[in-house]
Amino acid sequence: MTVEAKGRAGGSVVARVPKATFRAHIADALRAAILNGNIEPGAQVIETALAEQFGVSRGPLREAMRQLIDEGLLVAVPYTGTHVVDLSVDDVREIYSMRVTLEIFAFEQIWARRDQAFRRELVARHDALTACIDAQDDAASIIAELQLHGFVYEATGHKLLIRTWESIRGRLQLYWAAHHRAHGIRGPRREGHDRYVEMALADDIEALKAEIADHMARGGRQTEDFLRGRPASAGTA
Amino acid sequence: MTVEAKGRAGGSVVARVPKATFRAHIADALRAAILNGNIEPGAQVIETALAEQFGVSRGPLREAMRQLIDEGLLVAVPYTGTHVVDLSVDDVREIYSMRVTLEIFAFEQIWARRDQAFRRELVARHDALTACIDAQDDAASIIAELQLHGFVYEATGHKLLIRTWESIRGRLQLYWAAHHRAHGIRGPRREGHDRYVEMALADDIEALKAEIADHMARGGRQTEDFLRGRPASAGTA
DNA sequence: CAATAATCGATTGTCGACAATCTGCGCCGA
DNA sequence: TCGGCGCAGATTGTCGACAATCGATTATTG
Repeated sequence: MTVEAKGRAGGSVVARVPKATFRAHIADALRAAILNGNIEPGAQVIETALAEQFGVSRGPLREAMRQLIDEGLLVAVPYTGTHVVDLSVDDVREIYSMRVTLEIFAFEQIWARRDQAFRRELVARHDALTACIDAQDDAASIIAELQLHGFVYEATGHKLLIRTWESIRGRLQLYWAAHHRAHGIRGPRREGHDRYVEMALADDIEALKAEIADHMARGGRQTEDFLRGRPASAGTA
Repeated sequence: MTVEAKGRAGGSVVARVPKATFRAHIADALRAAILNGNIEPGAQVIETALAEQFGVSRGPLREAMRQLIDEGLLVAVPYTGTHVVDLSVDDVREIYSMRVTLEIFAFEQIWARRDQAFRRELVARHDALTACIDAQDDAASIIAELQLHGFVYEATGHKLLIRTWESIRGRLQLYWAAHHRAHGIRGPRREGHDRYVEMALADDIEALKAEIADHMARGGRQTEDFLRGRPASAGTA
């Protein structure tokens, strides 16, 4: 049993996880570390160091890193190094413009299904987000907002759309989290989401399109200011 | 340092000998083998066999396979096996519905740029496609059609959109190629693309939206008939 | 002193062997 | 005969060591 977990004094938050595959667990842990800011945007990620830290060999670790590269969270240069992605202003602008298109498409799909349970669930997610905002818990608010929007995509049942959202979500979360840490206060606001959900429940597709576009424009503007003038240092994938 | 991915020229005659990294070279070769039908949809892909066939160890081969899994061309089950994806009717339907949304978004981006060179290039790609169709070269027609639509995405300069298109293109090509081999005749038709390009040049966004939707609906209907009743055997990722 | 070549450390790429897991088949007992 | 059990083959998962490449630093030379 060479898979015996090594001593690992300290922490030991995770006892053992050999059940599924190391690749999956490491990918989750590494993704969390990046999104939590434990590894800063632009920082280099060294295979040997991480492998030792996780207590595994470089094989599974490399495959986990490949996955994060495909998710757009890491950028690798052969024989040279791998860095956490550092989003540029254009990258953020692209993410927001893409979200407008995808989210409107999502609502078209949802409405075509006439799924009534969707309304209840949407309200529930919105309530959860509102609670986090009122509690001024910015970190939880970011998660709640991602889950609110994520639910919209999930509700479509459109696997390809969900897959596409997931390929964007990580970068969006990375940006929000970095922005929050750098600016201190921020976190999602109430007003925008109140209108967003109101329109979503109103079946007025044109109004919702306008609201989504405005919702994104506000978020995009708010965030671009922070990034402007700070050139990306580690490629923008 | 802006990370430039390795240029992947569409042409294939330039036999870039494997001295970049095996991973990239193998990923290209394996992808080509799948799209050419040398490996059938649903067929199992065995690491050891492929590694020997390519003359490399399993390490680089596994990473190449991981990449194709992320592209949606392979489906893996831990400790059990990896198969070429076998698209279901729903999968194809999703691809086409997604293309409607993405391609309309692409034209909105292009028009916002007022790029005049775009028109000339679009016509050039359309002429190339028409030539392939008139020559009744179905295989070349499929490539030409992919390049026509691909150019639309490229012309947006929207990296995230291009990335998304590339994540779909492989599966679309896989389906088209498999469909063509199974049905013999088919290949793209002239009429649809003539109208498509005509509308694209007309600056009439509403007409183009309708045309794209109709274009996709025709393609989707044409292809669904073939797949209907044939259950996917290897997961639909 | 400047420009170029050689060298060294760091990091990733690759390999071959071993371990863990799944699947199908044969065996045994009720 | 039938159903559960275990064994063997096949396939993927993991490991540790070695080789190739890159970047920067230093030595060399005009």
